[in-house]
Amino acid sequence: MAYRGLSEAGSHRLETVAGHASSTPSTTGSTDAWNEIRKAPGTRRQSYAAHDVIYFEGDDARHLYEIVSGAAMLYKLLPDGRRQVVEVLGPGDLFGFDMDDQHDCSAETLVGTTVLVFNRRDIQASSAAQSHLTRCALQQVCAMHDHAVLLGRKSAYERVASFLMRFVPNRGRAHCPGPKDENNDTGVVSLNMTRQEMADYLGLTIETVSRVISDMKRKGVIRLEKHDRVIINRICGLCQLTGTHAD
Amino acid sequence: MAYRGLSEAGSHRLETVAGHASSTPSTTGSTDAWNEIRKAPGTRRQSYAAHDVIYFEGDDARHLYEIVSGAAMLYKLLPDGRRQVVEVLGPGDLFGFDMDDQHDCSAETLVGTTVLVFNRRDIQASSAAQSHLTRCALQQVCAMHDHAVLLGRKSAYERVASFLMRFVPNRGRAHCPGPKDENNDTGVVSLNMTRQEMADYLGLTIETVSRVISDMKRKGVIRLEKHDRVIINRICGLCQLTGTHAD
DNA sequence: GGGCGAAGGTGATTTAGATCAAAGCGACAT
DNA sequence: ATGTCGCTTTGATCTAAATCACCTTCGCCC
Repeated sequence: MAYRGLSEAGSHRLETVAGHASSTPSTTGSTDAWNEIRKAPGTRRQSYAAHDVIYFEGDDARHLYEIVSGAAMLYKLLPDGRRQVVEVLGPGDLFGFDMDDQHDCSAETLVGTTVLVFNRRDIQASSAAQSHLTRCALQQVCAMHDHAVLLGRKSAYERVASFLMRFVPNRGRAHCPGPKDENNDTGVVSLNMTRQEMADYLGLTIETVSRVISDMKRKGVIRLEKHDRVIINRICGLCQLTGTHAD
Repeated sequence: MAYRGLSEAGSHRLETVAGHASSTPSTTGSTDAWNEIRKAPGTRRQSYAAHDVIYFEGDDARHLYEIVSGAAMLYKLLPDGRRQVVEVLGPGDLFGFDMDDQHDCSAETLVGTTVLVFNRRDIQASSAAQSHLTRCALQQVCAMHDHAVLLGRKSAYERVASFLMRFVPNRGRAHCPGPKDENNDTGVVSLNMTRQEMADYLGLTIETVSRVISDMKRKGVIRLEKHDRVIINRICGLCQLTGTHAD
């Protein structure tokens, strides 16, 4: 099912890390109350193929979604066709909980994806569920703050580096423990996104993304396997390129 | 107190609009339960001068703030000094409710400002207060989505136009009623921000902001009064420059 | 009221990234 | 195998906005 989702052990004995490690891992460790909601009679499970649209901006917002497996993105379009991907979501992430009765973004899968579909009324009924939702919303606000810094102030190189680091669990964020093994600070990341999707997320063009990736390859920062599997040769080295850390 | 806050009636019989009209007006119409929290024993009122820091990124997040009057901004700094203003807040807006126990942004007043300071525990105790907080968080997520589009995909001209429209109440957003009077579609906006603050919010430089404003003046889109009071000659005309609407 | 310092404006030049234009390359169907 | 289609890479050129440099304006205090 998750046909591009999981990384099997790499052939070079790399420490393999999950593609689309949720950037909001604590969400995944959900409460008992949330588990109740998962089992509510109105809740159903649904699967989508890669690049399916789940809903469009402006659609009535009756449901709320949780990713079980796979990955999705939220994006907005300008009338002349410019697109901005505003969020990239992985397992455990919630989406579709917009303020108004209309979705403020379109939602599309990146790969084959299974979601849980909740009724809004079920969520509103349970205050425990509400508080889970609040936690998710607050996390997304923080994530959006970081992304605003990326979009407003970072160079193309820093954007791509930050993007790659996003999928390396437990590294690059606050309280980063550093490499477990000083001599093998590698990792594998499955992007699950086309260059166009990456570009639209990072506020760049497809060509710039491609050039930066080629340059990182040339400089020995990363290696590539099948266009969307990136092998990071030295995670700490990549992290230094994100612009978020003092040199 | 609000020494740059309110606009008195303009000398030219313009329809005067509030500077820093909250972009999230429904928040202001708060519930009874929220009014209870406002009166809770732990809640206190505090005033700041213009450009005072309320807290720094990384500070312990013990409190939650609501703007009574004035305006504030949240921003993040990169180690080399680049700054991104991630939110601009007006009366009724809540801030300081970050996920973790540390603030993820710094908060600074733009003008003389009075805030209510809540204890986090008081909020957590009341589920009605929680739900007010959730509403605010969801609104901020939507606002951040729009801002991501601005930062990732809009031109300098579109950014400044969008920024100005942000402070025109009831116009430019969904269900815009159009001008009340076809022949007088003007408005006045008090920016309450320096060019540097605007630039850091819009992901531009001070010079670019200045040039765009001069150009809008030259083209007759706006007039200026005292650098931070902008008279919009035709609101609809300005709105067309934001890039969000089909021509 | 004049002088000082901060904020704002404007011109000249540079540059990072966009745009335009061709190749590669891979996956799938015939 | 062979052709085709969509995605990616790479090169050449252009341009919007950044950078650098300097001047103007405003507010304020002695």
